[in-house]
Amino acid sequence: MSQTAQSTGPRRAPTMADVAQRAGVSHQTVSRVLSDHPNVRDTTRDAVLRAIEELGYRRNSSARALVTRRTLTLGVVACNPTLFGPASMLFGLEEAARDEGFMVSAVTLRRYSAKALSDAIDHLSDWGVEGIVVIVPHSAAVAALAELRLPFPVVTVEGGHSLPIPGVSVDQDLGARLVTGHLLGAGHRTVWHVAGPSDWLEAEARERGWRDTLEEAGVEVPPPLVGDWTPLSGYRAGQELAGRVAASGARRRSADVTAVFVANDQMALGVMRAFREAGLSVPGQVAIAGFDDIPEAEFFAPPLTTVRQDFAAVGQASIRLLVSRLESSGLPDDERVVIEPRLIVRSSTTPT
Amino acid sequence: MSQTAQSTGPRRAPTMADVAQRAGVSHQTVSRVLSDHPNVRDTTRDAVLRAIEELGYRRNSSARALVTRRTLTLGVVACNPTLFGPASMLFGLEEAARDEGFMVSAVTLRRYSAKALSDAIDHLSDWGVEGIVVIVPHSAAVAALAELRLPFPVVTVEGGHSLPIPGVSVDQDLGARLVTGHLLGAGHRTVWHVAGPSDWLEAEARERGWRDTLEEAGVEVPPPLVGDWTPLSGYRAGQELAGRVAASGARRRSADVTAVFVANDQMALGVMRAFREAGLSVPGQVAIAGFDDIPEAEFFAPPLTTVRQDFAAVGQASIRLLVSRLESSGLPDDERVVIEPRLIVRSSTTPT
DNA sequence: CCCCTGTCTGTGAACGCTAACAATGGCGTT
DNA sequence: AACGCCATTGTTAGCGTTCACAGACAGGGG
Repeated sequence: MSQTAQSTGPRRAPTMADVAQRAGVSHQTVSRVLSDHPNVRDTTRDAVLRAIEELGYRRNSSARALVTRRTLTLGVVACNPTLFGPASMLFGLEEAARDEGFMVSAVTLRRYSAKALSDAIDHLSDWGVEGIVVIVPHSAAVAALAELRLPFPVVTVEGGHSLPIPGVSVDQDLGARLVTGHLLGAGHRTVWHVAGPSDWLEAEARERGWRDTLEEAGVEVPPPLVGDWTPLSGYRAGQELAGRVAASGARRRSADVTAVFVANDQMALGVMRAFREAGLSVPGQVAIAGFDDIPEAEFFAPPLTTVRQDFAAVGQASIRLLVSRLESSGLPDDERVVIEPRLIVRSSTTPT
Repeated sequence: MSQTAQSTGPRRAPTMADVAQRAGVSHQTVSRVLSDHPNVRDTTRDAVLRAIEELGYRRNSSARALVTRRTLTLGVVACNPTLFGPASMLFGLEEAARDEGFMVSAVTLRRYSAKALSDAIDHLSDWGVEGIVVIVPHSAAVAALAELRLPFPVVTVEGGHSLPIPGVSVDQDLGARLVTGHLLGAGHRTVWHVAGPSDWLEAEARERGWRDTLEEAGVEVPPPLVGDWTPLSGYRAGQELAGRVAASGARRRSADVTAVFVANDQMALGVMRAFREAGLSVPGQVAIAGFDDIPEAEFFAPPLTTVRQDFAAVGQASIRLLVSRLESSGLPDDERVVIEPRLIVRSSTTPT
């Protein structure tokens, strides 16, 4: 008469066998009920469900994963998850994954390095993810990824199109063209650019779109300044640009700084502060546009013209791409989803 | 001579038995090597490690979890993960968890509701998390949580101290006192307040700190306006406040709007825009302070006085709290970690 | 020389589940 | 009345690991 399974103490979580015993069926029938197998008599099903309810039974995911060889878990490697963009993607992605019946585990990188990336991926595969989404938009990262030859599908986000890895991206080039075109259309002789870090693919694409637009319009291409996405770096670039405005003085020249396309909204904010401190009015003397459309952009002083990216759609698309590869292997390695951005015109580029 | 295990085709991932065979030992010895058991001869260990290397063997986490009853996975439920605060916590938390050898799976809630919360928790426990961190700072959420009686430890972040659930929080009350005191100290007769949504614990605590400070100083307590954390709601509140400034006209009264404490930086941005549009100068006519110290705050026009919260520390503390509860059950249910915020004074409250 | 101790290794049995197959019984068909 | 089919249920055998225990072998003290 020692402690038996009957004892009140909730020794451990109930198992399928416990449910089976209580419902007076075999554990296999319980399994069938749980997996919606058609051939179960209604009365039996009810009895099982009642037993499940009464015992508060939950299927053990490890045991299930062991036998089915499916963990139903996806991994995500992300880089600057406190930024609005990556955070939004992560959010959209998680939601999409949940809808598809997957769990997502994220690993964040403080800074990109080949080792940090491979460590992150190791960590994820130790936990048995079925596939991963990599949101690390460094050119080097995607190259490192291609080397790795992982035993599960990988999808990149903003990973560029140069390598045979399926991926989702926003058409950064198009976004940059929209902004630059908008500024040229407003009568500016040329458009200056504050770029992101040169090893970021997005920075590169935005710069390319800007440059191409200028060249196609046959106007002078001023040397781009380079920032690191932070408001501070934008501020520094802004100070330098402000100096040039002053230097050009009254004499108007084709390369005067009258319009600046900044590669993201945070840096644009810094640029605007520098201009303000230099006594330059925006958009009166200089028009400014950003990229991303962070929620704050509309309330900047002045409200910022920018490019809106549908981050949630990016997240969803990446999950779809990944899940399709899970369901049928042998899909093409170069499948791409490109999402179009939208120009949002606000008063930072439209003098009243 | 049909396809045997010897065939070159990588049928499936190598198992411990494969490694054992290759190294000429038993699977148990492989297990011992992998778990750093001391009693393994060096030569044996080397042979095993070599075999592991050659086969590219990785331990199957499901099988391991099944027998050890440890999934080494923690769950997180977060609410507005695109906001800077929650995103930073998630980040710090994930990093801390990884250091402790845990994986973290996050579920995000679009909007809080009791059902959404319990669905999220269901989803996580279906995957066998060992414990969860809940970052849903609604009073209702914490109450709902206390009802749930989950079979694993739960830790709240910004969950308030009214219920017996261990938690981590920033001392919001103190932060609000610091700001309000700072403004009173600068000579303002009183301080107006734009609060967050009333069902958010943080909003409540910030309002309380503000109100108590005013009452202790024996000054008039103006009716607080209420926003929803977004810049737009701050903008609306700002318009209303601007109306009051105008109404008070030249005649100075004790309840004049000369200083506003806004419950977060995003709303403060909106308030500043409204003031700008109303022709009010900040800080010349009205001083404004926010809360959170988002990266952009320093570059607002003007740079915003605010309260900095160490989100990363919050994330880390929550993981420590959770892990300690995993390692030894029966710890007190009312353990709290409180993190002190810091006042960051910038020019939005310091007329030059 | 034996026994005891300690180091190292192997064997068998779980862990909780699903897949494959076997068994049962009812029903319609020949 | 015998047969086959189908719906329903049970039985058995893994999945890949760790745990508990047993065995083998060496060294040291009586």
